[in-house]
Amino acid sequence: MSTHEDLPLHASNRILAALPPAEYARFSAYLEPVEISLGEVLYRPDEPITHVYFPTRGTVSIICTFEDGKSVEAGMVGNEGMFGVSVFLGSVTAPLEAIVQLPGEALRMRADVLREEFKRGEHFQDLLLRYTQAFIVQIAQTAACNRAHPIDGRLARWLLMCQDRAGSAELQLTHEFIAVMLGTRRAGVSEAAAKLQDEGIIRYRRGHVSVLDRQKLGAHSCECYLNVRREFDRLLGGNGHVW
Amino acid sequence: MSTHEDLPLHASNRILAALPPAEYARFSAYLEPVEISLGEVLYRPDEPITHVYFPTRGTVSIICTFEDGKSVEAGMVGNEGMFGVSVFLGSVTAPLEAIVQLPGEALRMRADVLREEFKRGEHFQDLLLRYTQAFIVQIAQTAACNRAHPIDGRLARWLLMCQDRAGSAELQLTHEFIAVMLGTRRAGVSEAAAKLQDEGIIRYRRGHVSVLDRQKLGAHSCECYLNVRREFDRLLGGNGHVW
DNA sequence: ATTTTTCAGTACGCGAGCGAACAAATGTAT
DNA sequence: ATACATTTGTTCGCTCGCGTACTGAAAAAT
Repeated sequence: MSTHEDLPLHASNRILAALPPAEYARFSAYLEPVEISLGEVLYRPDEPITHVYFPTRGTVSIICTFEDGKSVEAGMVGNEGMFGVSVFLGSVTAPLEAIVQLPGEALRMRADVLREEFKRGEHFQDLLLRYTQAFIVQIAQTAACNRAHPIDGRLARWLLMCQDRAGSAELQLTHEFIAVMLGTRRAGVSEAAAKLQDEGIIRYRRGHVSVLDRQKLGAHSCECYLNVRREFDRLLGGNGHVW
Repeated sequence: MSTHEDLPLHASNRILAALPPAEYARFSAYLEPVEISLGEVLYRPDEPITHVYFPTRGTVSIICTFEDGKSVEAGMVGNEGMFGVSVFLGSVTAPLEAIVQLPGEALRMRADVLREEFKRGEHFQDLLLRYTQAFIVQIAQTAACNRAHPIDGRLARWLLMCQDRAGSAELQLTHEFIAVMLGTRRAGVSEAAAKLQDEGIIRYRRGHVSVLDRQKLGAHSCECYLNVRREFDRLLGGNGHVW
């Protein structure tokens, strides 16, 4: 079903996979495989960033938490990108909280090493910048989406994004967790998810969601999914994994 | 009241002003002053980007427009930054629509020239990257804010951001226009604005808003304003113009 | 001066989603 | 097996903001 067991780890990350062999060879030594586990907090606001992460499985969420305890997801990173753009953008501390949304693995690199490599300005820099651009579009679209679209479409979109990045149709997620990401009530997610399940689009049970029909899920999603997806494919080339 | 008439134009833009003289001298020849007028569309999605803009007065909005005609602002650029980061991030076409929100002036530069200058990797690159970081935080915060905060707080925040970037307490804005930016009904803005006016915080009449009491406006704003503001000051140094 | 256009005030019914709460089901620990 | 904790189903009243529509006022055009 999945192919990444047969390949070297870095091939599962789109940025690393896109590197010319020579360049990759140089700093592969600096890449350290780590597990990322559910709910793990990778960055805390205002704390120094020690590492950046290239996920190979699983996803990381960028979260905005408010004084009253509410929190909303602003962006999502999976095997299509890198987590920690702030490092080469010139910040030593993290601006926002980042937590692991779907457990998995990542290759991590020390922040100072990344800065060095970025400065060399080769293909790697190019890739990181292009990814940054796609990431910005993702967040911008989310900003508008959060304002304009009802919960059903947003849930569908969010599940699609998860599946893209997780590289699997089996997602370990509770309604509660999804609610935090979408910035809504848990009950709201339950209702929306129930509709999708009734139509045979997803199936879930206690902390686990299976995407059964991606096609239909796309039809229920708001237009934001495709907008962002197109931008990612355009900037990072190829179609990622086509589901 | 304002000081920018006495200074060279570029001093009114925080990025340009922060450049070392040598570096600025090199490409000042490429900077062309242009007027930006209300409602003018600077970028259209998917169209090639020919110029980037360093506003000296006035502001530009990054807008997301949906199929149903709804639109929401995702970010705002004024004299604190540059408009067109996508250019050095590696995109030839604009990802999102950009329209002039408050009329004014900007120094513009050809996209290919900017790319060249960026590649030199000197202080200029540094500044642009740091600005990008701040910009990302702005959008991310907006994403969360749009989901979590009621209209009153958002309006206050938005006015503060305008004032910061416009460098003036006199803003030429209609409720209708603000509504498009905030992604709400015009009537909703009218109601929220009326409250602020009743408390003597702002005054408005037919397409014109005056900020009377910035302090109180801050108190009515959601926490998002300060969050983003701090990040800008931290990354771009100084306090911008302190109101 | 008069007409036309643009902008703001305001009201009404309505729906999405909120907060809160409780019940039921499904895992997990003992 | 039993007790416990977590996850989901579901409901209720309520609030915010929506869509719509109409009014009056201010400015611009004639």
